Amino acid sequence: MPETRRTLSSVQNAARLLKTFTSLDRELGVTELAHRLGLGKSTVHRLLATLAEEQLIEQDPVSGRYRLGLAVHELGAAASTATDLHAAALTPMSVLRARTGETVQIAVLDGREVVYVERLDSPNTLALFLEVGRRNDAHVTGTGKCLLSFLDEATLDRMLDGWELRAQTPSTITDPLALKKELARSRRRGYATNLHESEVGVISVAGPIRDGHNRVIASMSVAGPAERMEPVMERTTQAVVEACAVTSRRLGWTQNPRPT
Amino acid sequence: MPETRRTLSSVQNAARLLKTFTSLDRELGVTELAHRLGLGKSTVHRLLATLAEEQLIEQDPVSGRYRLGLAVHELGAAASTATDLHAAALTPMSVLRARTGETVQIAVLDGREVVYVERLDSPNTLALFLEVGRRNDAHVTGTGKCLLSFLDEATLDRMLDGWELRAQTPSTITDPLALKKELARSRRRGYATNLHESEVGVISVAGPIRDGHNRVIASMSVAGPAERMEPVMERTTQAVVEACAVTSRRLGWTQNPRPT
DNA sequence: TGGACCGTCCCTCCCTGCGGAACATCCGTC
DNA sequence: GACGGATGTTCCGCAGGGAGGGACGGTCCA
Repeated sequence: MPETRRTLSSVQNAARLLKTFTSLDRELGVTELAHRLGLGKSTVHRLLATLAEEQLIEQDPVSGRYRLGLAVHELGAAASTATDLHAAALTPMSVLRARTGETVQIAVLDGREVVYVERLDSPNTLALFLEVGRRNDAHVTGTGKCLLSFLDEATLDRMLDGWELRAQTPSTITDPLALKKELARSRRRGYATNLHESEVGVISVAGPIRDGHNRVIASMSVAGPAERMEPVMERTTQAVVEACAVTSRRLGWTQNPRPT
Repeated sequence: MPETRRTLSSVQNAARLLKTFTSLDRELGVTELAHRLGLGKSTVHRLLATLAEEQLIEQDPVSGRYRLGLAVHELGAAASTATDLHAAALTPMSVLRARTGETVQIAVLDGREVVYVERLDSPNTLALFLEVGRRNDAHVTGTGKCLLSFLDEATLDRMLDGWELRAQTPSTITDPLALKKELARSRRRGYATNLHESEVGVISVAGPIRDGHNRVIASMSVAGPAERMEPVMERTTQAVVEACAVTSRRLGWTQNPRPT
């Protein structure tokens, strides 16, 4: 090996094969693919079999031809969901950060946890959050409580059943009935707060981000040290709710949403 | 090799790696991916480098972490476009085929050609069309003329510039001015016809399929032998236009479309 | 029936893909 | 500044995995 290759030829062939499918070339056979890729038919057949095993490709049983599979739909949805939310939220987050001077984050719900998917740090950051992708228990965070509060009651009850609400601070709500009462209050107000529940000395306020079907799909929060946040809590809450509304409208949300 | 493997392990690893990215796990590092996949770090790094070369993956230059790339967006769009159109059009096509007794097809525009992407044969088929994926010059087909007629004038002028309108029959429109006049007429009427222009003895009528942004994205046509089509041309035209409207509404089109 | 086309499978050859370990970089702590 | 821990990147040796040619079976059509 006189020169170190950085890429794997078999994986490259598979990638090129996937990219041969377009909205115009939706179904292709082994022979056509082999011709287009300049590879042997057996090689292409093995690539297809492998990609079919992983559901990136599927085969029409009648014609024997191949098309993109379910996993590509899911990958595409994952990629575009992230992109749409990022595009819709970028300016409102910047505005919010400028108005409050604190850290702005967006989280989504995954089971009984939130995952932080967007973040703009404030210059006064206390290093209280780590990088995007970080998770935390939903019940101790403003974003988590906000997302939980907009679940339908049956779903929420199922989640609370058997949920050991572990305390992260003395202020954490660990009683299911108390949490449910807090979530109902959050839903009525249209936002949720975190008062020292995940970290002593830190508070946050979080609002809901909705999509074109009026579903709450994410939550945006402002968080900072209590001594800075408390004097301006009302103003901050208003700014958060407004930023969430702007983001939601960009995602297609209206006051009279389309039926789902 | 005591047993013949049907799949390629390196390609399988790459596929599994791609599927590790979800809307929640949007950015992942080499070390995390290696741990989740149970592979060595250098193996994962090579997979990532290869997939990045093909744009299925991209790297954040600051954090060094990886996320799904542009090509995944494109693959996902290709997959979902095909699926959405198929789902929306299936019933209207069946109804149209039952009402007319002729072959129903859907085509999309690719440059100066149409590509047939859906087809329902009539029992009286003259073997005049081949399988899905077939192409033809746009200017000689009902679907092509329909799609061309709804382009904005600047785009159409650019396309006509230098376009040698080859004749497929003595009836084909080969004069650019005559074609432009015909397209303007089609646009006003809301449908287009093909009178022996692609094949002597065969005529068709085609209507526009619109999406939620009021863009004409495809065209549906009914085609058959002239002696069968001519006596029922008006009724057939109505049925085509109606099937296109039903399909369009399923794709989100409304009479008061959302601004793009 | 024969020919043309397709997708699938098998066998042989050789080179490619894997993982461990070293390396470079960044960050936080003392 | 030194150190430790984390990250992503590079190199090298080893063995098994991947590529292609060709045979096979099925389908369609004249």
